[in-house]
Amino acid sequence: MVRPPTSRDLARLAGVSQATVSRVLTNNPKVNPETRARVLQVLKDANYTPNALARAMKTGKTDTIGVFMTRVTSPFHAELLDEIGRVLSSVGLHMILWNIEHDPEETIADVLQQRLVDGFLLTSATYDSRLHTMALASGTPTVLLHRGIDGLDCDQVVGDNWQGAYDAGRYLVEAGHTDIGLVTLTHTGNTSRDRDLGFRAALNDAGVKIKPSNVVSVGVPHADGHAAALKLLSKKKPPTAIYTVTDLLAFGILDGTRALGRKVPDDVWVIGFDNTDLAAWESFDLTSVAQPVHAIVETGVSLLRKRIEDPDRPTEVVTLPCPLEIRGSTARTPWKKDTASGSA
Amino acid sequence: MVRPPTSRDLARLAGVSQATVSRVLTNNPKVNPETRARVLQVLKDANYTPNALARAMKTGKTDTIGVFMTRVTSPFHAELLDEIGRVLSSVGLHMILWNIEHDPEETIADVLQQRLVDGFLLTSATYDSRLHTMALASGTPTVLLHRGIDGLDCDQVVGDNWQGAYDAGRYLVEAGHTDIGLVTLTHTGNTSRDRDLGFRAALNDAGVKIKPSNVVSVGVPHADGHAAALKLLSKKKPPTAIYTVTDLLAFGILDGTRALGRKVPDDVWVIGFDNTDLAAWESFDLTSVAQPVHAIVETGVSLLRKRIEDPDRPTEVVTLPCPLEIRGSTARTPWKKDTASGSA
DNA sequence: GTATACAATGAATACGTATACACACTGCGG
DNA sequence: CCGCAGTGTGTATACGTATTCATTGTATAC
Repeated sequence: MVRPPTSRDLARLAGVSQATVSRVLTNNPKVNPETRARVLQVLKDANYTPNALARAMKTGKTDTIGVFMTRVTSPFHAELLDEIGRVLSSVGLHMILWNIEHDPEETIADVLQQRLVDGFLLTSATYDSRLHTMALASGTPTVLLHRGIDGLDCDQVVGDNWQGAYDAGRYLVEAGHTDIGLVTLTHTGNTSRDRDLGFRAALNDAGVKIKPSNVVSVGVPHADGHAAALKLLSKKKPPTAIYTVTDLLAFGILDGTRALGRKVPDDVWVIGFDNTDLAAWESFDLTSVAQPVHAIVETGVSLLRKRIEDPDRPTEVVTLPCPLEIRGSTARTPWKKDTASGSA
Repeated sequence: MVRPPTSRDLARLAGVSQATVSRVLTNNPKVNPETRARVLQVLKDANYTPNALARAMKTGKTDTIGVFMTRVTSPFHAELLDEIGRVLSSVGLHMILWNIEHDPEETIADVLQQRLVDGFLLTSATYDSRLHTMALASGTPTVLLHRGIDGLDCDQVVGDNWQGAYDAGRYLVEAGHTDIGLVTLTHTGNTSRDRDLGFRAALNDAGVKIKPSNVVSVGVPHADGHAAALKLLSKKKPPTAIYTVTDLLAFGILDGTRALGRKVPDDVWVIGFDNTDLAAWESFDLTSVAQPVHAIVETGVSLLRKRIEDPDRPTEVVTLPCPLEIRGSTARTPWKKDTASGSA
């Protein structure tokens, strides 16, 4: 089995031309039913599979989508990747995965031009990254998933981060909180920016001021959330609720809170963003703004396929709602304003 | 930029033949330095990238590795995947990722024969899966990573699960535990089996019997660990330590333990397996047997590349040590045998 | 009985690259 | 002055498939 059989080999076996074998493979209607049956039998007997490379070269279609991602180990990204795999597979597409943290920019530039994928899904577009610029310049159909870029003429599917953040803010205010902490990302990007601004807007609309000392800007990792919690809760008058822009940070905040011996939600409420699987674990039991991962991916892949089919269609930007998922890190009963710092 | 430029286009521009352009691209020494410089300049000006498909068809090499995986959202698998991406990228290889949970078997069978990858990395080989059989039958170089299969004539790189489990068992026994719980997987497979048997062997060697009622077989998810903890700790005489075969289950066990109001490690010690990033989070602070993920992947990719280069070389099975990482879910001081059930 | 439409198939070609082969040119020894 | 080794380059071909074009055979219409 050194060399796999080719369509020409099978044509000889079936007593037809290679062209006819190819016609059978592509379901070309112009082939005699008897001939088709005979060829199919031969194909089956030989356990033949067409050479994907040759086929791709001829048709210009590889049935493969390139996915660019960062931090696969982050719970939300892992869930996103899993969903992308599921959806692509369900429509018969393969996935080449690139981690733009690992790959040097020149490698990515090459990849973009090699035409070995039919389209790209970018899940980590940011303002400072030139990835989306390069992707679009390559002329390959591209869809931005989960992270969008305002005003970019490119298909995008994102959660409504602003609205989700706004709802989280209003929820806290309506529950009676007035002294609220905000742990945000130093990182620039649509997603975290909207998750910050939406939250501030809700507080502002309700006439609740957010103290500058209650705002902490940090990096991505769990440990940064932990540190932020220590900082906020060590204040003389610590906030009674902390909202942050990712679940990962929220987990760190919960850990930091426990390290200080404070109780959630008795001493402080905590809200995250993403509603990852881990948020439902008892360890965390985290109230979180949910990202509609399934819908985002489903819509994104659908847009990408449409664009592959018709590269000239107008671009679409789809925004999907992010509902607040309430769990035990925020109490069902309103916060008691009267008691000073909570543990009634 | 409808049609990307081909090597023939550039040959015309540079005033040479397409063959010479190709020779420049492949660093063929038989080309005049002046000519080479001129061609390179033209290539650069045109921002040319060779068509990967055509090249692959001609050379039979795609510089792409197929990775088969399950449950990407599981912390350990995510870390494994991340590492695979990092290592493959560092040696200039791409990765096509298939999730064998999503893809139907027939799809996988096709994929295996399409020759669109140079080799396979299987991270989820199990006895009952026919994946490895199909992969080997396809004649494509294949390496089993993380999960091995005894006696299979195939390159394999695995952690020494048996030894790691043995060390965990001995550690508990030496700390003074005699009433020990074991949460194992119903699932068949080398990995979990060795993690089970090694642990039992350590207890047996130390003359410690493990009660049948202290052994619980469960599925993979976090919730199963939670349920197992409830079952074990609701006994009249609950075990003073619980060992389980994955971190994910250990996290569930910790959650279940807390749900019952028990303290770790005061009331019960907990040990997991994999030493995922999450194990170091304060929420868990889990003692765990570490898998040498980096070394496993590094070695596995190295073996795969060797086999691609020389398909007839003898197969290698590499086993790497799994050291015990001690954290706060097990106390530094020995367990007090005298007190009945702990919280002294 | 011939012309014509149509169905079915084979022969030939193209996708873009790598490479075996042929060929020209140089410089050398006889 | 001729043969010959060696260097650089061009021509031609092959990878395996999809597809255009030409060809054959058959059925229908006149």
